[in-house]
Amino acid sequence: MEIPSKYSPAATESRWYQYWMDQGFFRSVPDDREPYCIVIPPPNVTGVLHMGHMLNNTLQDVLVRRARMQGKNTLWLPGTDHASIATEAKVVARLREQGIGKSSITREEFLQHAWEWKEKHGGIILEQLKKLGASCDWERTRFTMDEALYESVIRAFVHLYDKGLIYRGVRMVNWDPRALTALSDEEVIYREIQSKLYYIRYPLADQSGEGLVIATTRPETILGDTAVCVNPADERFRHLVGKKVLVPLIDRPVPVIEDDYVDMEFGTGCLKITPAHDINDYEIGLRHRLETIDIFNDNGTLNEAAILYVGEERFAVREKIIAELQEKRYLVKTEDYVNKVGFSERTDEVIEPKLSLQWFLKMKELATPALEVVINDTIRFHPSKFKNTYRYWMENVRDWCISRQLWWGHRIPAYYLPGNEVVVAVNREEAYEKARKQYGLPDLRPEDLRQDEDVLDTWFSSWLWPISVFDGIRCPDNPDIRYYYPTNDLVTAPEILFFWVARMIMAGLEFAGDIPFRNVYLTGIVRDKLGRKMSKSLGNSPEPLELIRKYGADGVRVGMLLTSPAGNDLPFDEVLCEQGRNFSNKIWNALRLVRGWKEDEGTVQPDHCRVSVRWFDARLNSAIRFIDEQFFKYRISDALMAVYKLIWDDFCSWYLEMIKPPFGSPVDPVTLKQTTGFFETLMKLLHPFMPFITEEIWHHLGMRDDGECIIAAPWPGASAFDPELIDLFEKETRVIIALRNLRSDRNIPPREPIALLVRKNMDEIPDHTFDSVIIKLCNLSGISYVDRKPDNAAPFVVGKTEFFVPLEQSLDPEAERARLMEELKYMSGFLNSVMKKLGNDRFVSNAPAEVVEREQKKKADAEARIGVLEKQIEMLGGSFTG
RNA sequence: GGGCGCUUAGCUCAGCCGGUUCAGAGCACCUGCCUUACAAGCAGGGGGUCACUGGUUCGAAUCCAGUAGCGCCCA
Repeated sequence: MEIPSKYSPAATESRWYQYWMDQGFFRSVPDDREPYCIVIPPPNVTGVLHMGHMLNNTLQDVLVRRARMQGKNTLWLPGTDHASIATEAKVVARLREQGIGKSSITREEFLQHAWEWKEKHGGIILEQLKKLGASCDWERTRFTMDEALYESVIRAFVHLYDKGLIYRGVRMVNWDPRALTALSDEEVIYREIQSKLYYIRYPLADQSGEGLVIATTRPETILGDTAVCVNPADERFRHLVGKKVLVPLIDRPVPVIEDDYVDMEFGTGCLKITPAHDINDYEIGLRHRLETIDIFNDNGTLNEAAILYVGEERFAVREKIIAELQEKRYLVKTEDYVNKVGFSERTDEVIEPKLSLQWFLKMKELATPALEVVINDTIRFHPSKFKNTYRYWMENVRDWCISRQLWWGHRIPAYYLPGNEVVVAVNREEAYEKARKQYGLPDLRPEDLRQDEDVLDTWFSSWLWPISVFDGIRCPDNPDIRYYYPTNDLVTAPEILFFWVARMIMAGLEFAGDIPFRNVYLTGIVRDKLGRKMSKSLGNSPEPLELIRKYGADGVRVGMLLTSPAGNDLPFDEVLCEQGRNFSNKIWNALRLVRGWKEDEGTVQPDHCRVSVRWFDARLNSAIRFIDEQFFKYRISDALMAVYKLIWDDFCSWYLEMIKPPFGSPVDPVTLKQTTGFFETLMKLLHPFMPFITEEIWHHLGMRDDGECIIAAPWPGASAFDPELIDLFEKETRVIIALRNLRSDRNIPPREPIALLVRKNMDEIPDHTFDSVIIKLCNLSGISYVDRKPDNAAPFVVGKTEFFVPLEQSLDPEAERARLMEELKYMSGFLNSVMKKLGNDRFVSNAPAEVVEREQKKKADAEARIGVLEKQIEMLGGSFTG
């Protein structure tokens, strides 16, 4: 069969993916085997594949594929979350295009549109993951609003409410005036903004003409001011405390109060207090029992309470009010100022701190056990440095605002009675029963109950994900949850350590009575060359599917993994994928070589092949042991690098060259069989990283039964090996490299055979193990052992052994001498440093015996080598003093 | 402002419960090669005062303290 010289991934990849699917390799149902399970961090149902997903899902696939090969019953469970804000925004925009306003349709109608959208466009990302090779059990795909998962969320809410952990209260929340919803703290992104600090004069109410000057970045909020505050230690304003000042333009008299919060150095030392629109002001307001005046409508326009500019938008008002303040001489001065402003993660709108009635979950009680299991390593973080961050957050956890003013999501199961009393129950019927009993209202009708309009934060469903995907909330004893839970590994980004990982741990302990996973692998963030996070909005991200088309999924996977140790950001560069693609091609060509050999049943295995096989077998087993260790430590990129070097360097550059028959000559059956076996093992080791090409090559390497695939082949186990053989060959490579250099220096063509003479040393028994290999690789006419230096031969030294290569042409003694002098100089320096240590009494008496011994060995070796070098220099007719 | 972490070759990173010829890997770079598996390649090679200062020690990239710069989280 003719195999093309360039590997082309496109056709191969889609063919194998389909085959794996058809054969049901990704499918998992509980059985007697040990389970291995990962639940996917559910991407946004509106999402499309980005580089972060590529990294994250490649890692998961690597773990899953290895576990599958280890014979575990492996389940990688895929799915998406409903992303209430993002999806609702998308659906609203779509309706607007059709001329439909959200307010003009009912909740039910809206939800129908949303579901239609979801069915049609949602979950594109899951299809894209297939291109990457993700070996998910697609039959188990879940969505956070599937019936079972929806009901689980509702039950979780009722459970926590009944336990007293959920309450409703007025709090300062992050309000998104465009999405018209509250956001959690985690959904607010703070950015530094070049803004202005306005100095505004507030006159005293007593008409004295005196006053004070405050500094603010938000002059429009003065309309909601209910105090001016100074630091109690501030002498400058002592005489004003207790008096009243007038808020400019509206002449509202407000008190001058004192509070430690005020920074005397900042601005003028006087702070205006707007309790309804700033979290710190709100707290000061509580301490001083100030009036709270909310001047904003939900959409960011001013309401009647503002008195002025009613109905106008907040930023337009800012411009106008500045002009008016200036005109009326309240504005003292304006300064440039950089401050941090919160933006909505979803809509990018400036967040308005706003007082609002919301549902909250008390976190302290849930956080305590969730912290404990991480601190005591029941759940391990990789890398462990994230334990610190996690601890800090869990020890300072704040209550979680779980309500969102949206329609798309899990509707809060709270029902209000006509008198505004509230009951919480899984459905209207139960709420009705509860209400009747609790409030003794025999005449109450079910339709008198009014369900809360709001839905729950998306994370309030995601935190149940590892349980709810198995329906473990509703049916805690079902076979799936019993078999797969706790899951094994979770792969996610540190950005969501708190609002997802931490909460899953809480939910796991609370609802399933056990941790949700044993290991958390935290990836880095994929950045561009300038260090910016890759994002659609910045336009600095390559199109993932385009990359796959260019380099193959295997190439891209390797590119993503090579330089991304756990927890480290990955500065993405396409050359990484190129490296992956090149690696594919390298393997492909190794296949072409091996498959191109003619087998001759009649040949016996030559000595150099027998030795080479022995050596590679040892090398392979040593590498397998190392690779397993890397996996154990979740050092995935190190594991990949080890396989990469094993294949490229040890197998291709050394082993294949060692056993390769001369062009046109056949290979003996034993060597071919052993080599094919090695190749298969290497492909198995590589399969988790490069699933497609390894499957392809596996099938080229031998006849396979129907359905026999590398994806299900057993993971290679390390057998015993002789480390001394590896060390010995390591030494021989130095001889080989010296010979290659010698040829290169003297322009001796590779085809021209040369002889190698080894000078016997008294204390050394020559080892002939690799002689035949060296003869083969260096095209030697032979290796012979001599007692003294031959004439006209180029010398070199490896270790303590002298080598000579007889030459036709005469050699340049000066050049040889210079080279040897260089080595001698280095060795003398080395010996010197060893002698210094050994000459130090305190070292000899304090250091452990074995360390001293090691130094003594170094000394002996160095002295021997120096002796050899000096001898050679002497023979060249020089002195080694110069 | 508070907390956590980082700084090792041009780039990305290992090494860090002191002691292997301890200064490593991949990529990039340089030199020579189209040697019939592979130029998406082969062979060879150069490159770092381990951020800085001080301390502990017989011995420090590794432990301690301080300084500078960077990053993340929280306020």
